[in-house]
Amino acid sequence: MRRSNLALVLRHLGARGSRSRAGIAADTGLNKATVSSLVAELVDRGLVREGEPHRAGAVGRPGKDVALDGRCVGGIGVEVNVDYLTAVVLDLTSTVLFEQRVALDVPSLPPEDVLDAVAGLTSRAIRECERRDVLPVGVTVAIPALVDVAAGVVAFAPNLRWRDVPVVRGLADRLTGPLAEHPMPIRVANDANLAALGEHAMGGVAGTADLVHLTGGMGVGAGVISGGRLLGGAEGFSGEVGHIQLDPAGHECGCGRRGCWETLVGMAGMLRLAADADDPVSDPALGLDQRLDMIRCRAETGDRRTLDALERVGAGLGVGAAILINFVNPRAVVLGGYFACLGPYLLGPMRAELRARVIAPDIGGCRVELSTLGFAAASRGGANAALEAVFDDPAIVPIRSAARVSATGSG
Amino acid sequence: MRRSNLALVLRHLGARGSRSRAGIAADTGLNKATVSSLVAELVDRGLVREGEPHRAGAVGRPGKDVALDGRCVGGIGVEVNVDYLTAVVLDLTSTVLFEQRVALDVPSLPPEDVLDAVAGLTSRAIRECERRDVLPVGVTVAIPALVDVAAGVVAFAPNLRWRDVPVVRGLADRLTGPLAEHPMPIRVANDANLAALGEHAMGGVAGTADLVHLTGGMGVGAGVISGGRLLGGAEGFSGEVGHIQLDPAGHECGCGRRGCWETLVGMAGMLRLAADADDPVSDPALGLDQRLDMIRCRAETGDRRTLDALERVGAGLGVGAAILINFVNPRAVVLGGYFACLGPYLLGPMRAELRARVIAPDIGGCRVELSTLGFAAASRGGANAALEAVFDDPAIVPIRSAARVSATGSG
DNA sequence: CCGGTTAGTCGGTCGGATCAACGAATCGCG
DNA sequence: CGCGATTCGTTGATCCGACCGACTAACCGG
Repeated sequence: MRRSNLALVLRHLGARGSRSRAGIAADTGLNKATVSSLVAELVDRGLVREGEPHRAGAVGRPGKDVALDGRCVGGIGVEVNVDYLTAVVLDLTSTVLFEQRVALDVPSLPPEDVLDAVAGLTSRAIRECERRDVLPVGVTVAIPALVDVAAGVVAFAPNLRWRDVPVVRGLADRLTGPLAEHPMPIRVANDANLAALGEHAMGGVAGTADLVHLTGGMGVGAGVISGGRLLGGAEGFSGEVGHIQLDPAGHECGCGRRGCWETLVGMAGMLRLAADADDPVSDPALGLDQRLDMIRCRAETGDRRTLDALERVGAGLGVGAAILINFVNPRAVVLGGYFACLGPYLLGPMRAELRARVIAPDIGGCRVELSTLGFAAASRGGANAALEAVFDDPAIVPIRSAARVSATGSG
Repeated sequence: MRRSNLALVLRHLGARGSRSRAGIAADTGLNKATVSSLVAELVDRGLVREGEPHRAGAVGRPGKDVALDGRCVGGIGVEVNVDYLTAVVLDLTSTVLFEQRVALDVPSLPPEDVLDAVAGLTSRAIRECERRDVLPVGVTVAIPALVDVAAGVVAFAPNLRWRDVPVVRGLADRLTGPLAEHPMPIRVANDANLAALGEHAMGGVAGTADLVHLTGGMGVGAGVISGGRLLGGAEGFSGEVGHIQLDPAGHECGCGRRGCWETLVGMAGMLRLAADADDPVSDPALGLDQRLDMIRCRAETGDRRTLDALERVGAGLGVGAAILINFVNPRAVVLGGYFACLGPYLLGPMRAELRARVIAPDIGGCRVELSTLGFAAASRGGANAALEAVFDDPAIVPIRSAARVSATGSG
């Protein structure tokens, strides 16, 4: 019970921002004395800090604000993608403490080599935590794949050419040293799911309890937050929306069928619409980032062909998103990945299509927004997922007695 | 804390069936003494009963099983549909205490008249509760409509020709008498959503935490249970899957577009495939039940035309359901409404289509099953939703001291 | 009849939430 | 400047309720 009350107070501070003890008591319904005791314990654990003596304005004794103190714990998020790895460390306030990106041609390497690289990056993140005297509380790996979350196994990742790769076990085996010093859970999840979690935790729609996040890459991935919780599915295989067949007479798809959503709005489909085969944009030797930049440039200069292509992609987004919105009625749809880069050109036609196709009046009260995290959403989501452990049970963070300045904390 | 522990024990008994106090303690991690005290309180509240002295078989003193005792509380579920109203009272063990169906041509009546009839049926259900000395704990109305659950308003119900009907308020106004005696919450929700809840609570897939329920009627409705909770959406507008456009070149739909899912698998679409306009089955003067019976008869006698039609409907079910399964990765898809009647003829082609279209290996571990509740699922789900209040907080049921036999209970 | 084993209850203990009252800090006002 | 009013946070007393150990109850097999 103590635990759940500690969690209640910590969550409240995280969600609603800092406030006085009396304010917390009023909001949560707990007793003032109880809140005082809980806050004291959270301070001892380094999770919470006493802030400014509230600027006086009203009558009465001004309270001292209590605020989340990130500096004691860190969540680690790692993203494995087709051509890079990213690791990020976030503190409790979702501030970035460390971020590193490594180029890596994942599909051309055996999974073991990739796991070596992931382990290297992760231990660098852990060392950075140690250097800052921050307790690492968990690692979450985001992968564009069907992930069996419970087993910690990547079942199938066509873009990486992986099948049945035991990521959690592989990583744990490679990190025995750091893990012995800082025991913490390792998890794997689908990147689109984690991106949704990232937007929910710290994006432009932070705090929205019901949202759908669409990640635009070579394919399209979806993540759903419903009632404030990630919809993971029975096996963790949720969010596979790329092969929704919008038009049986459409363009051929890698899956063998025609007219899948991603043939219309995936990066390849967008490029096909925007440029002929002999156009420099279609040169596969260039990186995707560069080709994307070229497209944006052309759009900005008003190139007709490009604008038409983006309009069709936007409309395609609307057609597919309408299906999802009708199904789960989110409060917001967030466009991430490459959609975010080209957002201004996609939003108009997408919204028009939604207005026409969503059954509920006024698109069911659903907003369409661009991701503020962009390609970083998945790793942020992973780090936040790791931090959830602290919000669930603040008592996992040890008490550092009274000493505030402890350079080489032994706890 | 006491409350949450009471709820914990009651939920456990509901989900896992009756067992001894020691068994409950072992399962929940609570102390034996604590469980004894909690069970005693639940017995006082009439929610739980001491059963048979466990048939001895092993060594040691045999424990006395504790079981859910339904007989003290009742949840009321009311369904409003195109041509009938249904009310049902379920006790805590999901046993039917009362069930009544009234024919009513809803679209031809003003909503006020329909609400009068609903109120009449509901108060009959409440009187039945009184007669049995059962405490009614809530009313949930299931309606085939876009329902703003929070506001208790039907936003839009094309089949009923309703728009912005304040059902909760209307019903509360008409039930002031009974409600004064038994204060209880009234709620409205979408019928497909509640049907999913019904299957989850007491259907063939009872206890499955992640499932999708498809209701086949004139349209198609979906309900999603994810992580054991109903996915209601931000405004309660979830489950509108009937107008997923499977083929832009398909048959015309009432919504103005072509090739919507319900043109393929809705009852009208099925009948169109199975019979020409001059066929007796196509006679709109007959009730839907009768026409459905005729179709089933023909299928049973091996009529080629009918079997071909049902095969196409089954395949269409698979095409649409694949989209939903890829999106939310349920453990089971339950076919309800008219799909359940014709299930044997639909399942084969549906499963074949799913195997081809679901991305996750082995259909993501998703089973396809026929509803065991059929058309009753929505009202059962509503009654169960009302009973949730008791499982959430058993303390809402008053203590009836020691007296067991109280004909006219004043509590 | 007696040890062995498991079920349920009883009295004591203790963690921790609540309550009431008090000291602390600020404002408005005379 | 002093005083009441007001709100904040803490302190000591109280009490609820979960936990623990020990006991009795009820069955088994020999």
